[in-house]
Amino acid sequence: MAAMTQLDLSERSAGRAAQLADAGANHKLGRKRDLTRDPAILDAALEVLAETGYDGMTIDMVAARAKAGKATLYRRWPSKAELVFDAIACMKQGEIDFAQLPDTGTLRGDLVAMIKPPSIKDGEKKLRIMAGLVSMLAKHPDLAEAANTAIVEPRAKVNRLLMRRAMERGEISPDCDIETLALVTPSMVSYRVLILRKPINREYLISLIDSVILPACGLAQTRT
Amino acid sequence: MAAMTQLDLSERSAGRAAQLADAGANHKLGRKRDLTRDPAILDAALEVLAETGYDGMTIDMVAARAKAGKATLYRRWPSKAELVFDAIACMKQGEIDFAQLPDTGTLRGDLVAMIKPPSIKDGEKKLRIMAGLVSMLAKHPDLAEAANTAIVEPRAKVNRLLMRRAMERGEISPDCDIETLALVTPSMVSYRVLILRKPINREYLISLIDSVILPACGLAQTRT
DNA sequence: TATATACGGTACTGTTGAGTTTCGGATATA
DNA sequence: TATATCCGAAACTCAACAGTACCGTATATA
Repeated sequence: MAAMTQLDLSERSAGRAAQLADAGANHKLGRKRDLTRDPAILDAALEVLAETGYDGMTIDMVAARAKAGKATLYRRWPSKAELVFDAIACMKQGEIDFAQLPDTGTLRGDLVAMIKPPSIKDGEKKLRIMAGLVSMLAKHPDLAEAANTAIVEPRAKVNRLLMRRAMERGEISPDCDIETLALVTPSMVSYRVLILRKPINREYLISLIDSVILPACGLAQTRT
Repeated sequence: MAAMTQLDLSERSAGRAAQLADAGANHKLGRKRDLTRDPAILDAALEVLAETGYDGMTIDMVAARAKAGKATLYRRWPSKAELVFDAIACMKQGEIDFAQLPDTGTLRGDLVAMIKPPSIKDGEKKLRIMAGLVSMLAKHPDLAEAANTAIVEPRAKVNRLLMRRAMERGEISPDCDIETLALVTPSMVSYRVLILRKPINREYLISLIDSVILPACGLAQTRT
């Protein structure tokens, strides 16, 4: 096979994510596969990915981080590319619980209530992971889609929901372009972290809400 | 020397950008260095960078693209890392001429007048270059600063200037957060190109102006 | 025209890292 | 307890690529 410096998922196998469903079916003799190693390895892959990026990441680094043998990784994934793909696809950390979103009665209250230190920290880690993948997204739509689903879409979804609710109760005009406005914060936060290399903190997020989002929704700035 | 998969600019030399000033001083015998090769090589480096990213880019690719020998590149730059750094630092393509910015009398008119197909195309190429560098910016502040100066800051500067002018003539409120608002378009365009992998066109840019920027400045949406 | 030197091209070296193989030890099943 | 097999570790192969060395040619200067 030719050079594979970059990811090649053109003929991907089922993927670990899909295989998580079928548990047993292996009734021979001897020892079963240790299923507890999978998440440890995938977590290690995400950590290394965040620290070094895809190209800087080596299989040995991931194996060492997970205290696993390199052969163990290759017994489970056919290549580095597939390992990374599954690591992204299986990323469930920091998932937002849509059942208990804030409901303060005002859009500003809801948006501000979404700002929590653990959420910020989780977001920054996800963006560092994304930074290591950006250069590959162009050539691998599969990966781009998985990264979107796991990293960026959840945040946008929350904003869309909170804004739609504000629109339904008449707080903001029905002319507001929710689709676009829901991406303002994710976009500007990504830009700030990935390109400007500046930190994300509560002050910055609040300034985005008060200087951009709310005014764009036709709400006057009501700072405390 | 140890591994250098990634850029190491800890003890960079003067850099080609700084050397552009002194022309002659070489009065020996024989042939002088062919100065016309430099821009060709740097342009080739930018092209390859945009297509493959830093790690995917090889010196042979750049040499072939510039129709130059590999040795010629190493006669001018001590390493791949320095070549890339200078390619970014010397990037002057698509520089905005601040002397003749649009002045239509309204902020919307000025912002819309900035939308031109060549400008869009140039912006997308610059962002593709940026995509290939993102994973390195974290570890190399020098490069991050050069990339900012060459790629993102010029756009933000124009927006700041147009908005400041609108503020001075009383079109928008003095409370507007120009620093933040000037980054809305660059951020959202970057996000759309780098992460969402969607194209930039006139419609999208106008929707950003009408749905986000102008409302956030307190101006009612006045679509045609 | 004569000469020194920069050029493009190619062959080389050394290192890095993906993926494979091997092996002794651990462990769940029988 | 016996055994099949999965584990971690380490040694291995092989290809790619950064960087170097060298060669015949082109060309600007003297």
